[in-house]
Amino acid sequence: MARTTIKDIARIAGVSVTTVSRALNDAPEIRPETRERILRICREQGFRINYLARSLVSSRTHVLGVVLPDLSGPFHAALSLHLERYARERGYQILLCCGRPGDDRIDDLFAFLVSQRVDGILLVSASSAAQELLPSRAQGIPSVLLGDVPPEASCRRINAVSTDNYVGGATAAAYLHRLGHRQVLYLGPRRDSVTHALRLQGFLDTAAAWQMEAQVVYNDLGAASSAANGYRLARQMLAGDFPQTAVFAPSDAMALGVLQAADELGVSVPGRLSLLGYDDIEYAALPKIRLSTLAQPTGALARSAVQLLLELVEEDAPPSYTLKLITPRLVERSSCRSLLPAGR
Amino acid sequence: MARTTIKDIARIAGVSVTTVSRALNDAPEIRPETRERILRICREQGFRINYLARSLVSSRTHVLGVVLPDLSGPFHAALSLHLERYARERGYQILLCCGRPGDDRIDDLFAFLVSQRVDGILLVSASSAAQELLPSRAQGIPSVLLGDVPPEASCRRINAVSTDNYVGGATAAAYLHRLGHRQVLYLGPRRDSVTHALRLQGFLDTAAAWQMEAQVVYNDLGAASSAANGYRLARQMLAGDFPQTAVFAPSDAMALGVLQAADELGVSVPGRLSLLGYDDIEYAALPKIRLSTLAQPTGALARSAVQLLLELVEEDAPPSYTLKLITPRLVERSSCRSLLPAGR
DNA sequence: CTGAAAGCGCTTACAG
DNA sequence: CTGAAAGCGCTTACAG
Repeated sequence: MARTTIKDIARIAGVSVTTVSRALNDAPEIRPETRERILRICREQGFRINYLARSLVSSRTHVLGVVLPDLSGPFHAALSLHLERYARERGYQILLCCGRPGDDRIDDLFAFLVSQRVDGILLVSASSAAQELLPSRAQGIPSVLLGDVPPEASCRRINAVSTDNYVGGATAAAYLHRLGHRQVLYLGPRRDSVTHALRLQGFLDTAAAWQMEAQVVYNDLGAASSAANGYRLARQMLAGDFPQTAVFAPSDAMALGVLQAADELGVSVPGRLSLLGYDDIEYAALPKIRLSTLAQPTGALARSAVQLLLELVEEDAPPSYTLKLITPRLVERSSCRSLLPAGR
Repeated sequence: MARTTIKDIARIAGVSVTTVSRALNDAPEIRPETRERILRICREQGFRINYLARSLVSSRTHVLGVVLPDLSGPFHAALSLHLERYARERGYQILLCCGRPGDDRIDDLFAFLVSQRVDGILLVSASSAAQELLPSRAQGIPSVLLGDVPPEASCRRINAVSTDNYVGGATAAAYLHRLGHRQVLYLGPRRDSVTHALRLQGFLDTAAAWQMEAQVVYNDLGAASSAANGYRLARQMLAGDFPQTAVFAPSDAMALGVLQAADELGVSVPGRLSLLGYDDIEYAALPKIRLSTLAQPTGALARSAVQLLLELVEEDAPPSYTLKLITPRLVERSSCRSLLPAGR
């Protein structure tokens, strides 16, 4: 049973397909009564315009491709939720795909998005491979990176929205210093992550400025800053003796994994070890968890990214590049303890 | 800068567009050398076939519409992750939309999916409104409900995949009885939810069979079984005196909210109150949380749903209806305590 | 204000 | 094995 087309509607209404098309598109050159009559017939017939055909001629799909490493993490889940909302508010639909720069599947993924004729691409990535991927693979489709960019001059010809990771790392170190910690550990940055590198730099610069001793344990286990990887890393670190009194983790999920390992090994948090996360996912606020963390404003990030991408899609301004940095916010809960004498 | 089309490729290769189309579609009637040569040219030119045009003529988009109430809950997030994976394995893409039966936006949403010409629709819903929505609004598009269905004879003409919620509720009651609980509370079922009604029935039937006293507090706060709603409900319940020694919640998220309220009110879990969730979300396993729960196998649910939907899409078998029920599994952790004397 | 005609980028009988 | 032609369901100058 074939679907009703505008041809059917035209026949029933006794007008041409041109006129039906005009009614459907709120064109100004149509008599209001004609339009109403046609729209009524469309309703009666259960007619639904075929977006494939419309997009084929208008060469606009009103679909935005969103590529992110995975959906399982709560940070990415929250982000995609907001992206969908802001896109919809502007009349666009999201086509969600999972893939990460550096992966073999990523090329096919971009080819797929091109074949779908998406109007724009949003790449959510912390990887250093993202910078090269975006201009080369986006193949003339407007695209925005949702993630941090190296501070070099060669990396500024890109459109990106990110939290300010250098400031995030610096804030973490300053906060731990303020609580009296002098030996600190950055547990779990990935080597291929621009985001983590910038946080690390901010963390180390600030620690050095305050004469703290900072150690780094890289995450070479796999691509994700997941609870599982945080757990494994922490099991190794916390099994023996360790001088640090505080741990800074690159994600709350990872911090939760650290918490689990500490729990199993009898290392009290925050008694023996203070723990500071990143992201402020929903579950960081859970009772008995109460993780202190640096909040990434997912809503603001999503809104800025959609906003920037749609500027590129809808306007034909002269070529320009925008880098928007949003400052993370410290959320104090109970997983970091002050080492200073009580009377201050 | 217009994109390369098969016409361009045909001109460069010195063949007709028909031949290019055949090369692209692995048609058998083409000489292998010709095909290789054309594909090479496609690669060189960075040609990407336009799915809009292809779908317009083939009337198959290889896109599946997935409608779910929201993405913020971890259960739905996990589910959509698996749906995407299984669909991709079968060569289909997911178009993810948020909406719930009973909402005003749901009609527009279905109209949108029809306009997108999706090959099939997957509706994730616990609502009793879903049964009527699916056959009437799916408008000739194959569709599957991911959620439970009332046991009436009139509700069997639908394709659905679900966990067996009656058995889930019964298992919960039986487990609490086994631990020695005699006064139990089912906190938070929604009145419009088939899922919750079936769980409740299983819970009450079993409780009655074991002569337990079971009370029910409905969630009239809003549509979601979220942590926030669980918290609000529990604040009211746990503030005064209450005779129950165990609470069964319709979702882990909700149970986590209950936990938070209990924590604030000084009600020890599981000391004073045992707590049993549903879903087995990732964060139920967190240290210090360790929520006992009934696991819904999201992977199996997703796989069955995609499998069933694609049967309807790809085969033209005689009309048939399938209802697949998957049995939930009890996961014992530390949030439920035995009231029985230790020596058994 | 309305319509006939061309065209968007493909696929698919049909003829050779 | 290859190609000319019709057509998928729309939009958009262009002419009236």
